[in-house]
Amino acid sequence: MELHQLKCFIAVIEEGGFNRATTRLHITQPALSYQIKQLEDELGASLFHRRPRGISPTEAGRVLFQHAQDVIERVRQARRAIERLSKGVVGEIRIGTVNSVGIYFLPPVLQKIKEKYPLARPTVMYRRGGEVMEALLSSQVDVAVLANPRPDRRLNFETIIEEKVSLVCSKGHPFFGRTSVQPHELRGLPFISLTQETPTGMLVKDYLAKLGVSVDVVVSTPNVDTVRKMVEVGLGVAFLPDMVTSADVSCDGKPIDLISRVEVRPSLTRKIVLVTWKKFQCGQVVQAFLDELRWHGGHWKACVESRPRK
Amino acid sequence: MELHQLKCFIAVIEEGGFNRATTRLHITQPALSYQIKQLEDELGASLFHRRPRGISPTEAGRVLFQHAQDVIERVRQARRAIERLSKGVVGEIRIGTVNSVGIYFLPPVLQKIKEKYPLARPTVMYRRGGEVMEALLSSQVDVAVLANPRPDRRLNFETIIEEKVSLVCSKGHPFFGRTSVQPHELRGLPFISLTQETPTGMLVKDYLAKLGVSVDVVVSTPNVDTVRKMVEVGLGVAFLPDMVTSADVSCDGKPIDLISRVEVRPSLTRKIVLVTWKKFQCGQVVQAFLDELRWHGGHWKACVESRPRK
DNA sequence: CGGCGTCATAAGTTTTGTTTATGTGACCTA
DNA sequence: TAGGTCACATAAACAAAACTTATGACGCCG
Repeated sequence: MELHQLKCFIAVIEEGGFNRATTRLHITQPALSYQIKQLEDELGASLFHRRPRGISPTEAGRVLFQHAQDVIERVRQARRAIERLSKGVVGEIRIGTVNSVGIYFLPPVLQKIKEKYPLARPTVMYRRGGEVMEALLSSQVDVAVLANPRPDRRLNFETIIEEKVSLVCSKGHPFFGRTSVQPHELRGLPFISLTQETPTGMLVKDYLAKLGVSVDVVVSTPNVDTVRKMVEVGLGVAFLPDMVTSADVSCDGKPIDLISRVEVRPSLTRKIVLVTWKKFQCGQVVQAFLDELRWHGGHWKACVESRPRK
Repeated sequence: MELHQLKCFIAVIEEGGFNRATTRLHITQPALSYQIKQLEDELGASLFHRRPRGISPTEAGRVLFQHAQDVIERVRQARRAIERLSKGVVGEIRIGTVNSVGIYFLPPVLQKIKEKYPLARPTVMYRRGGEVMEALLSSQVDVAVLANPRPDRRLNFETIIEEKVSLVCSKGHPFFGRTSVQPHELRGLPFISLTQETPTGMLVKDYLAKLGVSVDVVVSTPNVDTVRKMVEVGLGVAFLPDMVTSADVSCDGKPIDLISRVEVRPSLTRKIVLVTWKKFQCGQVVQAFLDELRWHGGHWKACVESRPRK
């Protein structure tokens, strides 16, 4: 059974005869007879009573007619769905990212996209960096936005933001108010750290190791907001991406101007990187998302620095 | 877009690659590539990301996958529906008939069919004889059961029953108790007649005309039950098919042993005829109905005579 | 009875689909 | 970094459809 056969069949019924159907189908009558015969042979039932004054459908014909119309309609719907995709009116955007980026950077980007493409359907997968990479490689997501991702020959890396990871302390801390501290001053201090599974946690650990500074890790958590809170209450100092300490409010809604950034030399930075497959082909909507992502990335630094923290 | 292309497409997705799909489809890989390319070209969108380690569907591919599965499933359902038809488990029986036959003869036949084929779906169209013929000729019904139908070269006529149309009178009528009356005794009598549109009404009219008897028509109605009732209350005599006066109860549930048949010579008969198209091909269920019809027809006379009315 | 309308059949042609053989590009291993 | 492998693309020859033209069968209708 083939779709063009069903179309032939429908035409014969709707036009009420083989000869009349040929004009609609733009084929000759023997061709049509042949196709209908194919159908009948395959189904093992005749579909039409051949009567002197034209045809009339048998019961099998009537039953098939219902189903055939339905099938053709579904095909039409499939066509339309794909057409709407390529026209960019709808589109899924499957994003993989890590917590900090997902919380502090992505939301405004998605908001912009939603304004421009109301029918866009972004889905965000929050995982640890490695898992997001896996998801990208197995095509569970289309794009990944990661911090300091591990290189991979198959993938394309495009740095969106290069931001500082700064030392932060609470208002009551001895460092408070100082413009900078020396690395050796950190030695042995109570320290709040991101777990090493997070790229930034690892980054900070390597950084301290390279400086030859060992600190007293009093809290270790995978969640940046937890780190921030611990610092707020004065449990220790920490390194946090500027992103986290630049937002007006944290993700739980409380203002976060209770902590202060202090400069340490040499400074520590991390890169927010857009990762896609090499030769990544995508629809209009995803493309628009990428553009939006780049634009926001370019304006990020300015945005952060226009809201300096004491 | 063709069904075999959709099947190819589904296989590629489900098997996770072109090469793997070939084993399921029993075609070679270039053939498969070709078919997928056809689809992609027609839809104007690529359906797969071709990646070094196999493929993954694009968004268009994912969308099409949903729809394609649905389409294939509908086709499968169509196949099954037609299969059930030819296996005789289901089947529509479109019957056209006139009132008297429909009321007094058809019900037990349909009951038997329903017992043997619980999923049979008989639909009965009650019309005047000519209209039923029209319906048969335009294939709105499959079979017609008519009284004395007009011949037609295109159709096949098979007499099922040949029954008497007897003179009937009420219990209080002078004819009551007599075994027979002479035609001339009817002259001028109050008479209930079926309208001439009904085959039996026409039959009776011609019969009386041939006998040279003119009666006093006090009621004319297309409904046999109305005639019966009028006779019951003694408004006049009438000719009614034995069928009508042999049932234990009339269609309104009341017993009808309030009237009596009286013999008139020459006797008047009508034929209940099964009408179908010449070379009528039908499914098992309709065939069973026809057999049942013939069987009941053959046993009708015996049935009627085993319940004689005084 | 002959002309007409409608579908079926036959034979030849064109289009489509398939196979075999080979190419391309990226990964993997040494 | 050369060579093998995997997975899909491409090319050309071939096979199988679908289509067209021409003709036939059958019943209607004047």
